[in-house]
Amino acid sequence: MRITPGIPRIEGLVLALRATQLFAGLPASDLENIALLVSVRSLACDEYLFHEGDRSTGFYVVRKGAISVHRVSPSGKEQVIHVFRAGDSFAEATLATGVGYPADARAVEMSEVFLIQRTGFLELLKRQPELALRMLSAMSAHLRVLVSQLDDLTLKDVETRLTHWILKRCPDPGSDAPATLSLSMTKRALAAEIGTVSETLSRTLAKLRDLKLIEVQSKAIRVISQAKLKALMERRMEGI
Amino acid sequence: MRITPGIPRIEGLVLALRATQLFAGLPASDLENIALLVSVRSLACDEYLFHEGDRSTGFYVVRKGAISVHRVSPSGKEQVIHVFRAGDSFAEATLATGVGYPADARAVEMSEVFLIQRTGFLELLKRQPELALRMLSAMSAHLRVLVSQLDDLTLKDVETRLTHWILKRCPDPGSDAPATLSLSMTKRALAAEIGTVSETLSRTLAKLRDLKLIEVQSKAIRVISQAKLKALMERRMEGI
DNA sequence: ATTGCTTTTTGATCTGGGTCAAGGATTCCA
DNA sequence: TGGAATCCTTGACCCAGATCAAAAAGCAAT
Repeated sequence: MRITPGIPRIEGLVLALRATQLFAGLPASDLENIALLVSVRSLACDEYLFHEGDRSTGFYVVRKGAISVHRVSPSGKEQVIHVFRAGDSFAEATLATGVGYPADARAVEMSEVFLIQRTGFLELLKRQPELALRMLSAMSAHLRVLVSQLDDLTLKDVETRLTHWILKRCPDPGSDAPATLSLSMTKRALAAEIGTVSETLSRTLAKLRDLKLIEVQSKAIRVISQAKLKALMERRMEGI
Repeated sequence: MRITPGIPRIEGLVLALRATQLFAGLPASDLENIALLVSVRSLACDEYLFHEGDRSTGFYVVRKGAISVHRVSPSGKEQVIHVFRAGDSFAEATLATGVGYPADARAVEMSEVFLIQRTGFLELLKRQPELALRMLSAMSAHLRVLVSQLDDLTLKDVETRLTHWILKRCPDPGSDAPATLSLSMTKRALAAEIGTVSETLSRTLAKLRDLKLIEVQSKAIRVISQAKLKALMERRMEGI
């Protein structure tokens, strides 16, 4: 069986696209059309994908690795908006307006992303209302993430924010079974995500450890009692 | 002037839709088209809107009241994911897939919700491919607002936030003419709006007064030099 | 004016958490 | 296996801003 030179590339892309949230379940023909618009980009760890204000040429899908989308204050402090991982898409918001990106994006691991060209995709959207629905639903999910990020940041202090972060990631919330979660990121990155620095994170983890609420060893956090942790958080949140 | 029976209903719906983040910013004609797809549902307190696994027929917009979206853990406890209130929309994610709802939803107050039918919405998108773009662009505007809120929360101190607040309200920005603005609110309320307390606000206003940048007498703030105020703000944001 | 409120200002003090600095502990190569 | 680099932890210190307390200024209604 003979295979034309172009096909393997498209076939590979279609497979990869099928593995993303946004495009999973689309008919092969749609995926092929999308694959034609894709350009692939590899990033070393710490390499920037784009900076705030850069003109957008499309939106991205993470093939592998992790991309941190964040804002930088004039004084150089970074506030993480979200870390996108394999299968996630981001920067869809720039599809409609075509103005600059509102944030920076940088690989925090060795990564590979697909760029889906804006103009071609807009044409496709007009012909494929199903696809438009998906874009709308993906964007509303992102809005939700941002809103919850804002909520988290207004939570009083670091201890509360960290506790909240941990509880959000416990499997089977509601039960009081001990749970272990392993950090896929560095602690400095986690600190940035909850809006603090690594030193304070370290102290706060130590405080929770001393209270016998969690155990920490390197990248594993073991929650001893979800209920007690939750109780602590609620107690701290009332004093407003 | 004669009014057809159907019109008032549509008009009311359009008003209500415009008050939601998802649809805010859409032209009236789009809103009217969407209003035609809407079915209204009233819920008593504690009444369920849907259960986990129910086939999704569309997504919801809260008109009034509050809907708790939650999951029930194997151990029987309720884990609240989010409580949606007037103006919020939820379950948009099911637009993409059309499979079952991933959680339970129950009114926790007397509530009224709009259901936007998935199939009808899809038909509308087919007839109006541009609608999807307009929605995407409205959402992207919303996203930018949220991002700027995030900045305000994390990246600035009270003096900068207050200066920013004042400058935003100066008529004729760009000119350096003295401007007077009168507070329609109490100073305690203003303090809350910029995320601080009245004591700190008072001190900060005094500081700006001592710098001869503003004059304050009871509820009137007179900006002596917009340019100098702006310069101060920019200096503070770069400094550090 | 007098009393009784609320708002605003000012002063004194406290505190969370950021910054700096110095050891450990890991991980990553050659 | 031994650096070399990075990450993590801990202590000392400092600062913006919250909190507490009390005086001063409005403002309403008798």
